[in-house]
Amino acid sequence: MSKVKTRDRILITSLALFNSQGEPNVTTLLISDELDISPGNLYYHFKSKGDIVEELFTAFETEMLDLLAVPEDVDITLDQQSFFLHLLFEAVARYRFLYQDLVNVLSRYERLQARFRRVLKKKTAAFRSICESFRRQNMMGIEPTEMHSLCEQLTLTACYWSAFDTLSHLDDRESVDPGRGVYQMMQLMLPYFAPEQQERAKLISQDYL
Amino acid sequence: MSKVKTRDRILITSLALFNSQGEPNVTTLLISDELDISPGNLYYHFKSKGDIVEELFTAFETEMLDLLAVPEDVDITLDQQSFFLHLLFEAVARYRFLYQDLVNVLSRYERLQARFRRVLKKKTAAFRSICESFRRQNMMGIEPTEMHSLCEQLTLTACYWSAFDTLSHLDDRESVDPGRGVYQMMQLMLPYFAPEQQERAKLISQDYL
DNA sequence: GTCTATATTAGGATAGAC
DNA sequence: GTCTATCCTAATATAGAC
Repeated sequence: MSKVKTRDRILITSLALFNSQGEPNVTTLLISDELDISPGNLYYHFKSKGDIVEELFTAFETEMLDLLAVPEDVDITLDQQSFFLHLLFEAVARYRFLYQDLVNVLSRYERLQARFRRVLKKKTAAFRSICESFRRQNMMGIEPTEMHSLCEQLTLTACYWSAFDTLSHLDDRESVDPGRGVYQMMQLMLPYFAPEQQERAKLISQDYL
Repeated sequence: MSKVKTRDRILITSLALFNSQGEPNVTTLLISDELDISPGNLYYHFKSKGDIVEELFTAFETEMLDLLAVPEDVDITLDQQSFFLHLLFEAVARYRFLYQDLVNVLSRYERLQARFRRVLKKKTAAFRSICESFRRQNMMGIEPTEMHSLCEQLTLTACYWSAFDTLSHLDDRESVDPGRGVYQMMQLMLPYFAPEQQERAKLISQDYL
């Protein structure tokens, strides 16, 4: 018999269902069904479906802000950067239900809007820190306006890559491979690297294909 | 008194509401309310809400496929290309409700999935044609793998830019400025242009800011 | 073509027994 | 903590009069 508390099982199963079916398509009945508990029981643990969503969001937020706390004045290596991207894409994939129907979800759970945007800002800021670091190390030659545009592009891609990728095979929505995403992110930065770094970066990005 | 047929008014109003509120949040009652007609009347013209969505999708599809029919073996100029991007972003903006909750919408109207993916493929193909043309004219130096990656990136950006942009100001969902999107697309291609074209492209992209 | 009224259903949520 | 039964509401859709 499982030692995991029902409350946690609800969270885990909800997350899995949200990710695979899309949050709007998952009813409280489906969740309780999947867990073989009664709908009443579910509502004993959470007073609404929105509460489940919010709690999952909080977990997402915590993970993200933790991951995105990129130190400002540290020299970042290419390897550290690709590892960071890897972790980032994994985290996004784990909570991809948020991204898949972002506008919808945020419009129904209004309290999440500001919080999500905060995460987004941190994301862009993290990319900027990384690029700045590369520039300080003369690994990257890039104008301020280009950098702004690049960081926005990186943020956009970090958000939507997996959803976009899923579109190509909407049939099996269970698995998401973060690799292609990391590769794509590296490709975005590639043109701005100095020649030697560019070669290194190319090699690293190959590993993610 | 308006000469426009009720059926068309329903389509126009639905599109506007879908875009501003998100398709899932728009009920048939809201649509008929907005038009000052009865819900029964709405159902006289369309046998379901899904039918409205499908008909709007068909219009979107027609516009898109028409726009994306980029000739393969023609020399494309930078100006033509930016104009193309402009039209593309306008078309996407006009039907942005599709993109805002893509996964959700496609999962509820399954018949649209294949059709949407077809449009997506055409989009990528169009970008490839353009890049190929630039390469033939020696305006662009780019490896096949880079080009593949770039075209995917362009497709992703064309899809999600406006949704992403909206996130920054979720308050007023009425207006969407296609300019920033075109600019961002140009920035993506910029690094691959030959020096002279790069300068030209920079100037052109400035106009879109 | 348009209306009013109503049926149908589904999803979120509560009450009260065990 | 868990269950069963039930309520409430909102949304889709239909019927039938005008």
